[in-house]
Amino acid sequence: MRLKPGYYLNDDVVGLAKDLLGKVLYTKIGDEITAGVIVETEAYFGIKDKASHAYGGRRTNRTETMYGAGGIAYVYLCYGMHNLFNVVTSVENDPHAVLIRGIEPLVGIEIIEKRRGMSYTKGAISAGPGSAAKALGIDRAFNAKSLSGDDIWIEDHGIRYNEEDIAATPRVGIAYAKEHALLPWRFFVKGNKYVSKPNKV
DNA sequence: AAACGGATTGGCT
DNA sequence: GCCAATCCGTTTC
Repeated sequence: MRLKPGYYLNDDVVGLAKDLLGKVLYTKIGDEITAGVIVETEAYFGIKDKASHAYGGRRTNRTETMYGAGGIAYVYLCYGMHNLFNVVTSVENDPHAVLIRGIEPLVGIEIIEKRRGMSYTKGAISAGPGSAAKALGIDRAFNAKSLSGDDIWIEDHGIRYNEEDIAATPRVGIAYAKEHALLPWRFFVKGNKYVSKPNKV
């Protein structure tokens, strides 16, 4: 069953990042439907988070998407070549977001393999935020799209993880965020093959 | 108008 | 495990 629009309005972005583990992210591009189980996320805590693009209330054409009401996609280009997909959460003008860093392929495996040029048996096919987005065909055309529409959405398939199967560690690649770099706001399913490389606890 | 740097990946050792 | 590739958005002149 599909997550309801109200799910994304929760202002506890760290709790949501953890809760999104096990949910299933779908995309539909033309007549190609693909989906994967979310196995790795990171929380970005709005204007108070030095690692967030919206730190200090920064509003630019790029970050404007994050200021929208929760339940839309925020896609941006990193290092000039990778599309990174975030779920915007909380209410309007509260720019929280959850970065999806890893998915386990579930639907449309052949399409995912074609997009990535490798077999789904390799964890690298969809581990890491750039790879996960590419596996599902997500690019900047998805920026600001509703997660309650027919292009991209998230379903709850009843997958639940025990507390001891979820790891919480510092986030990746944000050393510049100083003291906020150490907050344990990265969550992933322990032992899952589709978790990105820094997978030590 | 131009320079700077990044929420990374993947190919090579 | 290490390190080069790559280019847009932001900042600065």
